[in-house]
Formats: sequence, structure tokens, C-alpha cells
Amino acid sequence: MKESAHLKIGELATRAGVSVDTIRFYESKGLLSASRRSASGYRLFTEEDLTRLSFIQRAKQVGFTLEEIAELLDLKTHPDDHTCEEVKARTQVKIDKVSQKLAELERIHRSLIELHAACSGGPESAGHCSILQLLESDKPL
Amino acid sequence: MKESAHLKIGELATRAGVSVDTIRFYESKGLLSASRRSASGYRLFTEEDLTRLSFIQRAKQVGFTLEEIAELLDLKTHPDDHTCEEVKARTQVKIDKVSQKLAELERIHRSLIELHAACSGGPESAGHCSILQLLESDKPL
DNA sequence: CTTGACTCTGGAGTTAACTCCAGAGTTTAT
DNA sequence: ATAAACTCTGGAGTTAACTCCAGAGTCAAG
Repeated sequence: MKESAHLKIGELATRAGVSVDTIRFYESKGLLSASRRSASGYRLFTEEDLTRLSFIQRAKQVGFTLEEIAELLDLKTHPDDHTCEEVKARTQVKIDKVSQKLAELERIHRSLIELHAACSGGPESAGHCSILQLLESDKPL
Repeated sequence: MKESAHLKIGELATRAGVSVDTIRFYESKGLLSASRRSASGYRLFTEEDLTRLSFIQRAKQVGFTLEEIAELLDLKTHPDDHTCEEVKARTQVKIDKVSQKLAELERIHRSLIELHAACSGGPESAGHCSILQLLESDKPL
């Protein structure tokens, strides 16, 4: 097993591609917390925090709020505080939400693909192809 | 061809499930615009604006900003201002972005499904199942 | 042992996306 | 024909998610 040294906030920020302010902000919101502090009070993070940060970035990208992300992460952070029953119920709620987002994204994806295909790509006006026409013809809203 | 009566802002808002303020706000941002005004200056919308509004809602849900949504809608609003070439290039950029979001969502979806399945659902502690464990074991970040 | 880069806390400032007035005109139901 | 409900504009206020700053302590290199 490899022993990863603790990371200071600047190193974690660089590796995760976020600012140190963002990390402190996430900490204040309970999305993240330094496993320990150095003698002089510096936050010390682990590789797991890096995973956590990239999860946060990805979840944000697909439209989750920090509060929702905190709920997702909480399933890990304090697993002993929850029963399996509760986790199962809460994950189901999230699964439904993600499924809905997936359906919406797939619909937008299809429309864009169709629009892309409908367009000849030539130098003429694009007056004949449009997203909304496709969305409109796609009855099931 | 069916002739749909014009909608006043309140009717449009109710049918789209948003507030009248939101509609005026979207108008100010160029995402929407009343096709015409009544003699007394009331905005008059059409069924198409309803489609437009629900497109905006769905795109927002999956993490697009209003600015990005405006770009998408612009492909329709002023199609004659763009060449097919340009539309093809711009849709490709959006398709790539949507594809990336889809991949991220699918990954989160899989993790949640696994977490849900791993959990017995009983009244015992859920200490043994967690999202991050699944994300971590899922090497390809 | 000092200088520059890094970290700390607490708080103010910013941007996006609304949301809520106020004051005035308009439409509709009774 | 008048009150209730709706609309208008312009502008202020709110929330989420940062971002920046001041003043002070810490660490690493020369």
C-alpha cells in the first residue's frame, strides 16, 4: 500500500484545478474537511480529498447544487450515522433525479445531432434547420 | 394549421410553470421575446414561446447557463444570420459538451445504482457502502 | 536571518439568476 | 362603474457560489 503524504491546501488546489479559496469555501459548507492540521494550523488533506473534489466538479457540471452534492457525499462521510434502509431510500431519490437529467440531456443530444446532420455545412443560409423545429416535432415533452 | 390565440404574460407563466418576473427577466436577457404587444402595451406570446420556455427549463436542469442556452436558441431565432457551415461548427461544440455531461451523469448514475444495490436496505448501519468507495474503485477518472 | 511564497481567519465584494417592490395604467367580473 | 386582478417599467433586494482582501503568522532558500 502506498502512503500518500499529506497535501497542503495549495497543492490540493493545484492538483484539483480549483482555487484555495474554493476549497476553504467548500470546507465551510461541509463538503470537505481537512483530516488534520499541522502544528502551525495548516490544513492537511489526503488523496481522497482529491477524489472528493473531482466528484464535486463533475456533479456541479451536470446541474447539482452544492447542497445536493453535500447530501450525496454525506452518504460516505458519516455512513455510520445512517441505516441501510435510509441510504437505500435516499439513493433512490437521487437515482430518480439523475435518470430525469439523463433523459433531458439525451433529448437535447438527439436534437443537436439531428440539427447537425440536417445542416449541409455549406456556405448557404441555415434558415431551414433549427433546434426548436426538432424539439417541436418531437412531441413527447 | 391551428391558429393559437396569443397568450398574455400571466397565462404563459402559469402554463410554463415559471413566474411572470422570470419571463420578463428572460426577455431582458434575449432568451425570449414577445412576438408583439397589444394596443395597451401588454406582451403577447405564442405557443412557440411555451416550447422555448420548457426547453430553457430542461437545459437549465442539466447545467447549462442562460448564456449558453441563449446560444443554443440563437441557432433558431436568427437562422438566416448564420451559414450552414457556422451552425454545423457551433452545434458540434455543443454536442461535445453534452456528450461530456452525459458521460459524467452516467458515471454518477452507475455509482448510485451500485450503492443502492450494495445496501441491504435493512435497519443496520450503512458503514460498509459508500459512493466514494465506488468512485474510487472506478479507476478511469 | 531576512525575503518571498505560503497559510491562517474574518469579512467584504462579485456574478448569475432570479424575486420583489412601487407607482401607474388596463381589463374584467359583478 | 367600480373593485379586483392583471400588466407595465425601473430599480432594489436575495441566494448560491464563489473571489478578493487585510493583517498576521509560518516555512524554505540563499
